[in-house]
Amino acid sequence: MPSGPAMVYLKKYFTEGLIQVAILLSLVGDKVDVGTYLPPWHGMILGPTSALTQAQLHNLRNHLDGQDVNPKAVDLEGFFTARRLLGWVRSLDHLQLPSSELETWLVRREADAMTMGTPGQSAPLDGGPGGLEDHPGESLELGYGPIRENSVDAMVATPRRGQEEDEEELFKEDTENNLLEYSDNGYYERPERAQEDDRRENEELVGDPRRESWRDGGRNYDLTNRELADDLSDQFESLEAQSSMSLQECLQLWEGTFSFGEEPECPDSVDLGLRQALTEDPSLAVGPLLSPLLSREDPSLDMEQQWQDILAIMEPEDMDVDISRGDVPQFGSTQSYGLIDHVHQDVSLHQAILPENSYSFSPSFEDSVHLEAPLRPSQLSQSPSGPNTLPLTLGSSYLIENELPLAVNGSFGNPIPSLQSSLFPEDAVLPAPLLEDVLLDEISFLTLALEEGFNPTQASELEEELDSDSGLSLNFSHSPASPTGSEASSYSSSSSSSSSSESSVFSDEGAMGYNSDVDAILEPEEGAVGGYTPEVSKMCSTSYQKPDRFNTLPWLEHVGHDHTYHQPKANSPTQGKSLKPQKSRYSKPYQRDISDKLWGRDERRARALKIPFSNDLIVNLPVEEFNELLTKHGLTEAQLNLIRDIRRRGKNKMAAQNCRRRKLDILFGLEEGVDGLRRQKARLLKEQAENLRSMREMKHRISVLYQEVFSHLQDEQGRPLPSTDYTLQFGSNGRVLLATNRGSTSEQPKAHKKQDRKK
DNA sequence: ACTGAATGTCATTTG
DNA sequence: AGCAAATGACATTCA
Repeated sequence: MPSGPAMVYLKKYFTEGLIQVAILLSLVGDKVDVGTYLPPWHGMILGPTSALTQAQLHNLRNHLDGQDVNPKAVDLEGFFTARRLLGWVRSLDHLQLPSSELETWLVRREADAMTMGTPGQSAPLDGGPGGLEDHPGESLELGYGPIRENSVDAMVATPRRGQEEDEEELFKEDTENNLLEYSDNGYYERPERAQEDDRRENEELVGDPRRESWRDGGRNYDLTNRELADDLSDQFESLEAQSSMSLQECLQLWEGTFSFGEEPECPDSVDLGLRQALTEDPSLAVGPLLSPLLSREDPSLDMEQQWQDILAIMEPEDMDVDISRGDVPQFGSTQSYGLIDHVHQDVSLHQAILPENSYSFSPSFEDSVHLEAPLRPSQLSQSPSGPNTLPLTLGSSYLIENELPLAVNGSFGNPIPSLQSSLFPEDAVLPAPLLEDVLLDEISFLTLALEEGFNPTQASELEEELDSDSGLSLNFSHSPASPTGSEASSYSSSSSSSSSSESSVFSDEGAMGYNSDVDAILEPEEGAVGGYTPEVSKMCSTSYQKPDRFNTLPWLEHVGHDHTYHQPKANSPTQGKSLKPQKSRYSKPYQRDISDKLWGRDERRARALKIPFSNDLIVNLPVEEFNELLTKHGLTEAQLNLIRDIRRRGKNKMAAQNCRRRKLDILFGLEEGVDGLRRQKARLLKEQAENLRSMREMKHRISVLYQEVFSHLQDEQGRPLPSTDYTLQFGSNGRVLLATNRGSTSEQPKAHKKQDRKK
């Protein structure tokens, strides 16, 4: 199989190498402002260069194995090659790419790819014939159009007609050539039939997202990432919505702790300068703590964000691994955790909008820390939050109730019951539509980990563990673009001949099977062929003219097995369809008893009834020709019945194979979905862990601040006030009031004793 | 002899 | 209505 994956890699190697050289050469000049070069780059990267190399490779391949290159595969490769190259270019961080422009460009390419994909979204990536033939002119407008067009030209036109005069004529004829190629290589019905098949497949794809996600590796991951991002952004939108509440709640709680009256509005400035202190005091301020969340202005974050986006688009297959492991180029000091960063920055975006002195406790913080530990199954059903929500059990309850008081009490020896109880009510429930009950165990584990000092690295390990322990992951997570994936996808993809290695395999089989059939037919004295007639020969000349017809027959891959119709399936692909058994079948008919049991029943019956056609012919002939065949040969009723049965069974056999393969596809797709969901879950858990840690830190700082404030308070005699007896409350006009806390349970402040201005 | 996977076949449904 | 494909269910084969 010289045209298999090895050739693909070789081709990629050449393509990328040449293009990289071209890029570097273009960069050697004084211009580093790539932005102005972007459109030319576009053309250069995706267009002629690619086409040139593809053409060379085409010739090379022709030299090597004489196989015709499948232009669709080229298209696919070119597409991904362009993406890789773009990523490579972007990785040259000294090049100040105008990211907005590049983003726009990429987005447009994506959008174009999507629109181009219709009716079959997979068309661009599948490189189906529709993409080659249907709208050749439009490809100029597409992001990857040049690949398509030029590579096709190069692949098809260059070897055949090197110099054509008129360009339009050229393309027209190229298109025809393209069609002719199909015809030459394959079945004469191919153009319409293939298109119909592709159309049908595209319809399938549109209708069946699983298939799309399964077949279309890159797009699938895009989809997955997009969905993940959507999910996450949805979640965080809801969090935002609640976060606002939480913000208010938090402030109210805070104020309720410090003030007598109800002060719905947040004081902008506090006499004591607490809020200022919160943000300015480096030792006390929550500001630095919040800064990762609040600072959206950090350009590095933007850069990183763009990187995430681009990588999500360009290197989907690597994303899961690389980004989450921090292999992504880091432009900022902020550590990246893949998609989490998107979310993270979404959150920061949101929080950056909030007033600076609004200490927003996201509901996931707020609520999670309220939760009482171990959640029993009965609680699930009792959950008031409905089927979509789930009360989460998080270790933060422990964290809050134990650790924070520990900090407060231990460090300062002054418990702050009101603060504690106000900040951490215990009846809240975290709506978690995304996290299912199956997460509970892992959440508990995470809780444990948090209490033990969880860190992102461990979270990554958790993620990996979650990924690896799935037992479902198999190789499939990498499969859509991998050779192993073609095994399962061959049902669908091979009908559009997108797998070069497979097509070569099957072409061999097809040629072999065909030859054997022809041998059978052309050797009248052999086998059970009693009535070789010119009609049959003619029939063969139309439908079976070319051995390569099997290349493009959608059902060939199954028929490929069918060429062993009379053979045991145990034969390996290399030897199983070799010439010998087939030859022996016909050239040594009297060894039939030896190999008789190896033949199919229908084969034997056909021989018994002296059916003058091969079973392959019977099965694979088009309807019209089949009917013609039946009528023109004066067959007996028994023969006719048997032939019809053979045809029916043969068709059904292939249909069954298709059906089973399709089932496998679906299964694999589901596995992949499960895998993706697991990753998503792990990421969410990781993010939750980080959030909890931030929350814990903030609360710690708040308590420290509270104690700091108290330490500056004195009574009339200048004695320090015990924090157990007094409570700080915010009054109107930014005043901070000190309330006695007699009876300790009563929150109702009795008198404001003193007003203190601090700092 | 038993078992499970792969494959073939039939009946029926679906498009 | 007729046909081919798809599919569920069962049978067969084989390691």
